[in-house]
Amino acid sequence: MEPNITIEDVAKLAGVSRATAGRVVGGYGNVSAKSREKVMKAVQELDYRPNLVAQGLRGQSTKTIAVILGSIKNNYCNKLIYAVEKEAQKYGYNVIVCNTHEDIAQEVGHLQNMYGRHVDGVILMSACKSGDELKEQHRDLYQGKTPIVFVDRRIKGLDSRVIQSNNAEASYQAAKYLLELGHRNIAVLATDEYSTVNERIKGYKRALGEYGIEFRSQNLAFAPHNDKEKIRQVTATILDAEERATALYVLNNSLCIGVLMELKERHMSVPEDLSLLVWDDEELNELLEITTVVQPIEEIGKVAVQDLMRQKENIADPEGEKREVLDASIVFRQSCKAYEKC
Amino acid sequence: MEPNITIEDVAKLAGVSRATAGRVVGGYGNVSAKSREKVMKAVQELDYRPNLVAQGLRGQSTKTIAVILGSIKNNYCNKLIYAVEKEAQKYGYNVIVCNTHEDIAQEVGHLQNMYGRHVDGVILMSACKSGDELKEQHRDLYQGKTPIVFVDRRIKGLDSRVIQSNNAEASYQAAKYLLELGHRNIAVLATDEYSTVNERIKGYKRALGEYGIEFRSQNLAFAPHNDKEKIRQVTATILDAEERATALYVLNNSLCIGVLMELKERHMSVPEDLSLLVWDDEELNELLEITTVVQPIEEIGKVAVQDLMRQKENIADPEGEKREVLDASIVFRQSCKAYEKC
DNA sequence: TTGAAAGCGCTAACAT
DNA sequence: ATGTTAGCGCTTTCAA
Repeated sequence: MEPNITIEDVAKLAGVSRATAGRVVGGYGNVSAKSREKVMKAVQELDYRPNLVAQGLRGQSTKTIAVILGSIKNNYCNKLIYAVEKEAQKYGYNVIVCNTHEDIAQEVGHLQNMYGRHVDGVILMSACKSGDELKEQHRDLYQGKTPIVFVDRRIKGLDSRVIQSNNAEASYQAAKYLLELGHRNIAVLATDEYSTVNERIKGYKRALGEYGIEFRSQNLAFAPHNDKEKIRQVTATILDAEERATALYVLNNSLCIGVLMELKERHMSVPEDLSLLVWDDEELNELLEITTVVQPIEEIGKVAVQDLMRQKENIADPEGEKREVLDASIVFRQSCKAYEKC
Repeated sequence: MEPNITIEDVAKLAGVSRATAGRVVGGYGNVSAKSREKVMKAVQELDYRPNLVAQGLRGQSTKTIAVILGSIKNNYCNKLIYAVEKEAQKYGYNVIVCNTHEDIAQEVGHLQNMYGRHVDGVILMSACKSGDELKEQHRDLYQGKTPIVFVDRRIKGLDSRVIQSNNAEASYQAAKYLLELGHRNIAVLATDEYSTVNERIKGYKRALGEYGIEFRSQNLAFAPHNDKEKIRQVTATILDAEERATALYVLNNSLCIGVLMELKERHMSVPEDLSLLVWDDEELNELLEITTVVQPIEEIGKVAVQDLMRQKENIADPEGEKREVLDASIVFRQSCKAYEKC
């Protein structure tokens, strides 16, 4: 196993000191044209590449960003990783991905580990449910000296920067659309209570209120995102309700497939037997022409990275608050039908 | 900005030397019970966490694995990342994800960068097309001292360890299934030519051969995986052929949605108007009851990590070759119908 | 402009 | 059992 080529080797071959070689390679300080040339040649010849670990130890930056999220397999997370990697690349950063499996203990472990790695920033889609209070002993993990950006989910008791869609407003618009179509009995299906889901529910309630309709708790059901059987059961309960809803508003795409399977088994058609409106786009939605609230996920990932860069450079960001909330939009397709009262 | 807590601080507080503190924290060497206790207490008190960058520089390992692949957003890659992260976690490793966008130049750049980071291993789903010859100047990137495992795609001119499905055999089985159903005119749709696709085509041809059917080149079409319009066009060409195929065999799931959209526009039903068989499972396939060749992706990711660990530890692996190829299986659903000759 | 040398935080060889 | 010290490869003062 041949040893690694270091700046020392380059210096030797070029006939200069380590410092001078380093200056050329690193592109800092002053070097004479002659030295520069000799060093460049040596670099070429040896195919020298700086050791980023040593740079990381010595310097201020490891050129690394951590993305910590609930489930890599989830479509939303997936697109987020894609966007983050792409944007980080532009700044010469690499991305470490950590999966919490929606478990806070694991999230805490990852955070500690990432700080041990001295990552330059953390992008966190926290597993904290909206009820969870931040434990005091963990506060510095969520609010320390390492730049951190929260994506999507807000943590109670922490007023950090959160990049997310305008959940409440977009949800209000979506619900209003259903109401305008004449629906008065709109069931809502959501995953466990995260802050985003709560905001979407708020938007839904506001729309109801505007139409003078009282919110009925039996019209709000929760299901875990990774349990298809349970999703179907919950869907079944909704469909079997005394006064069956005429529209189903699904707040998380991961629930969609379970809903569709239950509908299929019952030979129910969309939108003939039930209007359907879903959050987050997937290819499936396009194929089945499901009206969808589309979040600007890739934009969220991009902005998150940019935000970290800004925090790192300590650049003031007066526009920051404006960029915190990005607009989701509704793609109207064929899954919602006007409902005529009898 | 308070300075980081180092082993020095721990040593001081515990009233021992750095070395002793290190021994306790690192869990190596001999320490007296009394010292151990003092150090442990200091660690607790200071909430000390070792600097992994320094460990990486000093030691043999950065506890990092790189996954380099064509497209994070792709469902297959996505599951692979999931599996790799999960398995790496077990060994205390973290995962850096790099996206090549199926571009060799970027792949090369990522490899160089990852070696600069001194990752302990690389899992590579190469962007090399099956025609591409490995450039000699890049050989050491693909076959250097850092453990590397190829997933799925083989690189011409390189006899490294490749973890993949039994593409040829599973494809043979799939084609045979269609032939047994009576289909004699089976169109194949695939993405650009990667080694996996080639092997699947081989399996298809072998099945044809067994049934005494000659392969017709117009029954083999290629489409790029990320261009829905193009996929639809190519599908259209297949459907508009003089003697229209009675079955369509799609070798990559990413093409599936385009095919389905084209079928939908034509009001063609599966399997009534066309039998459909697809590689790689997605939720969509289950919902639409599409018969599918399912690859053990998560197993592939897991085995890839284990292989890296073995390479790193230099553990002989007599069973290795057996584990190189993992069995894909066919999930029979409702998308293939017996074809009766007139 | 250049070189010598310190030091980032850790581990491990060596000495006590 | 414990402490001293060198050194991983780099950047960055400080002198020359």
